[in-house]
Parts: sequence; structure tokens; C-alpha cells
Amino acid sequence: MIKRDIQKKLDEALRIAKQNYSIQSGIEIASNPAFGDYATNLAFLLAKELKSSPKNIAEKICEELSKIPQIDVSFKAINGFINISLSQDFLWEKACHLLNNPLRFNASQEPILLEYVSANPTGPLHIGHGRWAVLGSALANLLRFVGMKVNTEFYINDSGNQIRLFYETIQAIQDKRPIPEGGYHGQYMTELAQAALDPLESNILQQKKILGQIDVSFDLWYSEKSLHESGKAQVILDLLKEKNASYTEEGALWFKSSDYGDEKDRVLIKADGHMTYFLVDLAYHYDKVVSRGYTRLINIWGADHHGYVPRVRAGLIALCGVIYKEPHHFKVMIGQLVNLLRNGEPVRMSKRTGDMITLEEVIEDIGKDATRYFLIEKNPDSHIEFDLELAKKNTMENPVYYIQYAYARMCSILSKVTAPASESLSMELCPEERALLLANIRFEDEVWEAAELLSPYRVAHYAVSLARTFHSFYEKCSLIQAPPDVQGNRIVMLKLTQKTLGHCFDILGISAPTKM
RNA sequence: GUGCUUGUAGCUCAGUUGGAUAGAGCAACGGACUUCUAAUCCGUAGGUCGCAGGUUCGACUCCUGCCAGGCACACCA
Repeated sequence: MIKRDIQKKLDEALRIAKQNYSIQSGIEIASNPAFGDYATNLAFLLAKELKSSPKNIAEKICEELSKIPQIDVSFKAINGFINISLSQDFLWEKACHLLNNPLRFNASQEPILLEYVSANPTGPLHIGHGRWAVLGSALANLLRFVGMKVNTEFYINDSGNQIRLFYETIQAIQDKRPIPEGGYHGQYMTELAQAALDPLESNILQQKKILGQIDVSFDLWYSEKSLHESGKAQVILDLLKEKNASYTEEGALWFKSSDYGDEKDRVLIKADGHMTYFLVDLAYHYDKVVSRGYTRLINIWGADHHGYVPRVRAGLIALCGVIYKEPHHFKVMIGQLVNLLRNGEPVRMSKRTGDMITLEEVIEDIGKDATRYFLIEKNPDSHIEFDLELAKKNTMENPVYYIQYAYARMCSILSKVTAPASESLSMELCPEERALLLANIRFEDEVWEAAELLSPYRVAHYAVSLARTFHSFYEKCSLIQAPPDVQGNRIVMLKLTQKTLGHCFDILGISAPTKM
């Protein structure tokens, strides 16, 4: 990774210049290309210790560094920052290496379980589910891309009150009786009541199909009912009793979750003798950790469930140990809801179900790529507005086409040239060429940081930025009309950019068109 | 009422453990197609970072209070 490489160069230069400091500084991308390619705030961090201004310190360090024979990078002090510029040869060498070798990351191999969507099987998926689905699948792609071990799972809530009501509703429709109190309304229920299959099965199949349309799939669909049948829920009761973490009150059995960070205690067995959803969910999480050995759990839940997080965490701490207090071991990503708009106006009603517009309708309307892109693009913490008309536009308002067009352009050019690629650099790089190489070289850091922060949206932003850099390069640097040696070098640049952008598409789960 | 979350340009959003003049895109305005795809590029303009204090060499970033929107506060799932 380039930042690490630069850090090494800096450390090496400091050592040669006999400027050893204990303070660890960071390497960041220079805020302005005029300053350099990268920068470090080392001088700011040293200011207190050396009792001098960052400006003076940076200048002094750079003066020392300028005395040593240079090692691929050069240093320049401006405003207290030490700016770092990569030599052309170093940049080129790195680019060729990236083109010819697969990326390697030193990722932890601890097993990760990513659970997402887990929508109730009693109704259609809506756009919010779509957001969590796309986020989860892109996150899985991202973590796997950097070499982490991830399994994905959909927890099917196929048991309990809701399911009972669901079947009662189906029965009522079949018997042409009114829908029971608290039952399910909507056109889709009538369709399910007429289906040949079991209505619940039928609805789950439908969910699988729709998620499949946007390339969202799971390693395992885990049934809640199976936890009842296997007696795994009962095991939890025994364990909590052993740990003296449960008690009986007012006819119900309670978990002392308030001892483990929850705001109050929670019911495990209701006074009517039924298990709560919460108890079974604890069994599910216990199963993930203890039976199946996952030490890192990531769940993606809708914002309407965020209040549920502390009690599950409490359960994990009680049952599996205090490490689950740490977000690294148990992380719940809260996806905010989505407002659907059409030409700036809110759309709520669905033609088919008479309810909220469904995910299926959105996908039909705007297609897989746009659905995925618009739902991944934004930080999941933000409440987003999703404009259906905007997502369909083939204009600059739609970044999906912008990045895909860049890719198609590269493919088109490469299909036209016959000259071989040349890795021996024969020219002085112009600013556009340099910017393109730098953008490619940044990818490793970007994707790694995105993985660490569980933020696939960063990859989407990076892709747009790389596409922009490429489009500028395209305007300025013709390939076909260039002299043969320059052409050979530019082919390397194009192939590398094509490869990098291709990685982005793979992670985002968006198609990479060779022509548009 | 309590908790979580959001508030940055007209709009949609970035802003990396606190660092350089707060950045992009769209929309607006002005330019560039006999050209490897103009689904593109180049330029101009646009800001009291919700408000008020505090912490320090330095705050969009951290702390406190307030304002506004969203969500949640079940022996439902």
C-alpha cells in the first residue's frame, strides 16, 4: 500500500539524516496537488516537544532531508507540512507492478459473519430492505476483496406471533372472512392465498428472487423455527440460569440485561409460557459464536430496530464473554430509512400492493445498476432521498453512467490499438498522466480504509473520482495519434485504470460495460 | 420525557486518529464536437459548516447547552 511505502521512505530518509523521532505521524494525500502528492503532519506533532513552530521544524527537517541522495521521493516544507512528491520512476514502477500483480492485503483471517436484510417473511420487500441488502452485499464483496473471511446470512423470522397472524389472515381470505385484528392487509396477501405453495414458503422464494435480481445472495438462510425445534433456545435458558442472570417475576422469566449494559431487564419467557423473539434471537447469536465459531459479528438492521441493540449485546456479553462489548466483535450497522421521490415529489403508494412502493417495483423501474449504485453511494447513517426519475436519467445527474462510460471508453480505445504495451517509460509525464497514475495507486489504500471502516460507499466515491481523472486524461492525451513509444506507455495507463475501475465495479456489484 | 441519529453551497452529498485557502457532482452562467464515443472536457459564480459557549498553537471534527428533522422506547417481531 502506497501510504505505507511512503511512510517507509520517510522513516528511511529521517534515519539517514539522523533525525529520529519517537512520534508516529500519518501520511495523507496532499490537499492541493500544487503542494505535492502526499503530506505528513510530523512537524505539528513535534512542535510541543521541540518547543518550536511547525513551520520551522518542517523547514529544518526538509533541509536535512535534501542533503541525502534521494530515494524515490522528495520533500518540501510548506505551512508546517512536509509535502512528499513521488519521483516519476517510482510512480511508474508502482503502476506497472499493480498492472502485473494481484493485490495483496494483510487482512486478519478471523471468521466474520455478516447478517443482513433478515426481513419478515410476511410481506414484500421495500426500498429500505433494498438499501440494507445492497449495503450488505457490497460490504461482503469489499471485505472479501481485501482477503477477509466472510459468510453472509439471512435470518428468517418464520415463527412466533407474526407468523400465526399471517396464516390466520391467509385462512380468512381463503374462507372469505374478514381479515383478523392485527392481520395483514394488501393485495399481495390475496395472491399468496391463491398460491399453490405454502404461502410463507412462497413469500420467501419471492424475496430470494427479488434480491437475486440485484445480485444479493446469502451463504445461508437461517430459520428461526429451527432454533425452537433443535432445542437451542432452551439451552440459553439453562446457561443464563447457571450464570445467575435470570429470575422469575410476575409469572414471566427475565434476563438481567441491565447487569450487562442494557437500560432495563428483558423478558425471556412470557407469562403465557411462550418464548419471546428476543430469547430465540439470543440463541441465534449464541449459535453463531459458540456452535459455529464466528468471533466477529456484523449485523445490518433498519433504523427502526436500533433500540434493540443493547439487549442483544447484553446477551452476547453474558453468554459469550466480555469481548462482545467491543464493536469489533459485535457491530450493528444501522441503516437509515429511504424516502422515495419521483421528480422531487414523495411517492408512497404502490400500485400493486396499495401500500408502500416495493423494492421489486423500483428494480423494474430503474434496473439493477442504478438501484445498487444509488443505495450504496451514501453513508448508511444518512437519511436518503431516492428519486426514481433521476436514477433513470442518462445524464450527468446520474453518476452510474459517468463511471460506466469511462470504462466503456477505455475498452473502446484498447480495442482499436494494435501496438503492444510498453513498460519502459520513454517520456516526461504530463499532469494528466501523472494524476491518472496517482489515482490508480491510491486504490489500495482507499479500498483497505473502506474495508476497515465498513464503508463501501467510499468505493463508490473513489470510482467517480477515478472516472473523472480518466475523462480529463482522455481529453488531453490521445492514444491513437501518439508516437509509438508514448502509445505503448499510455496503453499501460489505460489497462491499469481499466483494471482498477473493474475492481470497483466488482465490489459495488455494478456491471462493467465494454460499450455504451 | 429518555435514548440513538442527522443538520456543510439553490439541490444531493464528501470531509480520513483535530491541521494548509471547508471540497465534489448536479443545477446556473461562459466556452470546447471535420477529433480514440460530447453519456465528455475546460472555466466562472456560489458557504455565518443549525445556534451559543468551552477545550488549544489550531475545531466542520472533541466537550456542554439549545434549536430543527427522522427513528425507537412491549410479556410485538
